[in-house]
Amino acid sequence: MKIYDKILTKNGKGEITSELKEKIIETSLKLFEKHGFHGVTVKDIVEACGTSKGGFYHHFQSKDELLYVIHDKFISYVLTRAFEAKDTYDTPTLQLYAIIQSFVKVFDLYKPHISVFYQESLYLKPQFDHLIKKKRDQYKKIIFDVINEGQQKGEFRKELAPEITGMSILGMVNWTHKWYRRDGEKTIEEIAAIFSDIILNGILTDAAIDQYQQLLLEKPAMKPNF
Amino acid sequence: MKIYDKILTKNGKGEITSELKEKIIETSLKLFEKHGFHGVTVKDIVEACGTSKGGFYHHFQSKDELLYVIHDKFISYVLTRAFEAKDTYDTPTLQLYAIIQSFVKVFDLYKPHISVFYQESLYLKPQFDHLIKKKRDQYKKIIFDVINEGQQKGEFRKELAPEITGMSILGMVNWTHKWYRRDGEKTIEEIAAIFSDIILNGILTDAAIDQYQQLLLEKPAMKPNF
DNA sequence: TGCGCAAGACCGACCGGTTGGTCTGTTCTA
DNA sequence: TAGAACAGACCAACCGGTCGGTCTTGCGCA
Repeated sequence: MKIYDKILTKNGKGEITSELKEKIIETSLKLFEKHGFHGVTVKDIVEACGTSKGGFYHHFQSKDELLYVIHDKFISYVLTRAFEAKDTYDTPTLQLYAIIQSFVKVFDLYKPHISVFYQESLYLKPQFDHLIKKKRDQYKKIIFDVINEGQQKGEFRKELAPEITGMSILGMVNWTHKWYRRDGEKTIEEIAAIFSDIILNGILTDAAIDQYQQLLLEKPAMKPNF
Repeated sequence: MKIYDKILTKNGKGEITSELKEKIIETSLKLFEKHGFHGVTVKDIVEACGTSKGGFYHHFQSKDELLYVIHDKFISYVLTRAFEAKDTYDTPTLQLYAIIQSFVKVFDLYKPHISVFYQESLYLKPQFDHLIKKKRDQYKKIIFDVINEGQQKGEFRKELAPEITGMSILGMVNWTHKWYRRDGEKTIEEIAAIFSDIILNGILTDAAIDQYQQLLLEKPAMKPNF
């Protein structure tokens, strides 16, 4: 006989939620990541949770709402960190550096969310899609703004179109969800450092590279010809 | 009364195929890109083609095989171009440059294929998945090989881990399918030029940057302090 | 040139399994 | 004891795939 978990608890954002609801989210996350939204049935989810259809539909209007909740969790987090970065630092280079650092690190924290996010966003119903799209656009805007400001202040090379540069950064980092493993060879910090290094070397002016030397990887002493 | 198209024709690779089969592929491509593999039924496809279930299953074993054909078309193309790049040029920098150029340009030619590829690869049945995975791994290997060779020859900075560098290039370029429009502000050649510039500036040694100056974007005369 | 015919191309009604979602009833908590 | 939390049998719609049949084409043969 199952003893029901009825204790109300609080999630990361201070919202009141139930243990079962959290468990459904976490369990479905793993299933979605592996088999995709349409490769997992509600039956699969409730069985993996040890609950029932009734339990599921008590907490979620529909399977689609569950997908929305998963999307929202990650995007809300990453957006908050980007706002923080803009507030904390006052030069575009430092802001961009901080954004990249937090953006990469988020893959360590929310990798399953992110995988589902990019794999299944096509299947979000319009009502939910609008909400997510808004936050995603906000995030892109922050990056574009930082790049524009950097070019105006002479820290970033003006010959690089800001929108394309922005998308190249988003692409490089976003793609991480396709290959990053927590138990892989490199830590998330090492990966973040390499990404930052490539991008900053790629888009900073010569003067700015000198100025922000400490953000870049150490250059090993160059041996003459080997 | 419908007049049947029975004329056999040849596709790009010289294979004999029928007009209906090509039409099914093209039509389903657009539908998949918009609504996803599971958002489109076989009924939707055959109605959009003006054919029937019978017509569809005469040309394809299953809906899954159709997905495979779409995947294979793009990946085969991009792989061929990468082999060509390795054969044609003899320094890692030029090889990497050529690979990036052809890799980016492919998005202009096969954007719907690529979108479906990255959106739906999770749903490929094992039998088809193995075939695709092989080609994808080959492509990654080419890029990693070029980077390793570039570091050994002193053209690429040794402090950047080759696997992470490779994935950053793949990510930056692959992400293009999420935002590129043929009627957008930048042409695919301009996008390719910017990507190449950021990456080469990001990973080449100072000596190599001087040597391969012509591959990079013109630096506008730097005004002293504005 | 015309005829007969086999085989490929295509049609579409139908089937069986699946799936998201419902509904009534039961158990737990405040 | 009210109402929230949950159980689980049930259902209607859907969807990939089948199958017997029809139409068209190309070819051997006279």
